[in-house]
Amino acid sequence: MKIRTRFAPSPTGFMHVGNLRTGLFAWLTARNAGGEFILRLEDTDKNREVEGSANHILECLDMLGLNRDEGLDVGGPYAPYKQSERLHIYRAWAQKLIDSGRAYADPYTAEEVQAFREQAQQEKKAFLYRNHRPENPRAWDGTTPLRFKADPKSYTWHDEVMGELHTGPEVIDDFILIKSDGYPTYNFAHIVDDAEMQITHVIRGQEFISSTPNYLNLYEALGLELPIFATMPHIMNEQGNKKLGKRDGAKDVLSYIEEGYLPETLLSFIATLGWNDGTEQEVFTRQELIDSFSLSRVQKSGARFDEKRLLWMNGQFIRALSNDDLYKRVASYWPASAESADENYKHSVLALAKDRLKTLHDLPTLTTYFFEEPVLDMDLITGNKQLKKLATPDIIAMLQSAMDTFDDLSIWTPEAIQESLNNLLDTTGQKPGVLFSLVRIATTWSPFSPQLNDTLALMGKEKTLKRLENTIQHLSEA
RNA sequence: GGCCUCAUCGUCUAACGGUUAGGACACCAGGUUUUCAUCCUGGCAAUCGGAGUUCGAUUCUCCGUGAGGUCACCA
Repeated sequence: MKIRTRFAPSPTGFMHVGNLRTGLFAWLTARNAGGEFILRLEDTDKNREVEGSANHILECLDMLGLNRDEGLDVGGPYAPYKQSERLHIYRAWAQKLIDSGRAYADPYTAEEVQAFREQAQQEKKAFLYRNHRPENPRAWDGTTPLRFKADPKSYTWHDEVMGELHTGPEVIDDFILIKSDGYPTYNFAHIVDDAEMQITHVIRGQEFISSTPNYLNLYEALGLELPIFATMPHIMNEQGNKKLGKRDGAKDVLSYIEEGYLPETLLSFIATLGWNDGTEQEVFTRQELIDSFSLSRVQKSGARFDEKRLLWMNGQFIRALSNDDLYKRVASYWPASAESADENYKHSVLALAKDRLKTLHDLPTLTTYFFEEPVLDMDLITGNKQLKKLATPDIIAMLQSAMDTFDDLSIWTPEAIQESLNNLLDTTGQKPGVLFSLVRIATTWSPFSPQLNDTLALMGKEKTLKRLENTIQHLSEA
């Protein structure tokens, strides 16, 4: 049988890495097995719905290349893939339960149910609605909630990740199938849809473990075959004391892209948060993930989201890109002053900056002095442990001899510059740490830069001399 | 509070019941004749506690402890 997995988010705001990972693992499960991946929108809570979230979800999936075989945007044989357009289907399945005596109209007001709940809380017991199940409920007219008439019993079931799971009858309750607004609850709708859409693997977060026995009870009442369950561990916040959620700092997945993380970094990082292939491989391409993924190697325990590791991994992916590819990706990250710069020049600048980039967002701080005149910052000299001991006249003399040497150069290549820099060491008797640092600062005014000869070569002779002169002038006036 | 789940370096993790408990991030030190970074080398660092089973337990069992989840007309 062909494996069919689904990702079924609700349009209630942005996607964070926790949501996305569940989708990623479902996608990988399907792709690894040559199966099908379906996207279904669970929009049954009109109060929590946030305008634009469905498009945001699609954008995130597209960004990471999680393509759909069927679903919201691509259609398919089980359309519609949006729950709010499937109300008649849930109605029909609900009718089966009513007919078989397994669903009934909830006779209580919300306040009355709340009172029961508080009573249970006072008695320090878990709330069970079925303790208040009405003897002779009236016929359901659609204006009150429709409840499942549960058949409490013990369950043992298998989970691809967690192994054998057990619960007693005390966790089974009469949950709501259809709300008084006519929309089904998740608890009901997802089971109907998974069955109708022939989903073979139900992959979702750990928060659903405790409601699974209720679902098992409903599958039985509906006479449905069980899918394979796979429970994903939570991604925890940086402190490790809570599942990652929007409330405590979980960020929009797209904001990582805006900050200059590559989609392939996100893919690899999120996949290896709670999964590994058993080898010592740390970084995976999309295809490698597809080839090696397996639910059986998903971790049982939650994992913290470690931004340091994400940053490191992004550097790995950036360095693995070709220069041309990287050039295309940084298009919107250049400093403003680079806008009118020559394409070839920008290519060269990028090639020098490549090893230093951790995120694409770092590009301006690494390259601005290639495009505009830097602001002199004497703290760079006075705060430099090699240079702070030098007297100003000595600094000026050194810069002057650098200027003279460079001025004599007829060819301006990294090799020629290096040679003249080496000569300069001899004639001035300075150590490289002093001389090179000084020249580097006087020409870039940046706390760090690529190798000096490469930097000067790219910057050009004219600009190099001009900046040295500016510095000398500034120091003379001070 | 009831129920469920989980537990290896600070973090992500590896280890047919037999390993000097391995790798990676982070951190520290050294190297790549300037800085920052890259790259390379080295270092620091862990089986939650207690019983039991076994010749032998990170691994199996039980009891603690800690952590997370859940107990919605949310998903």
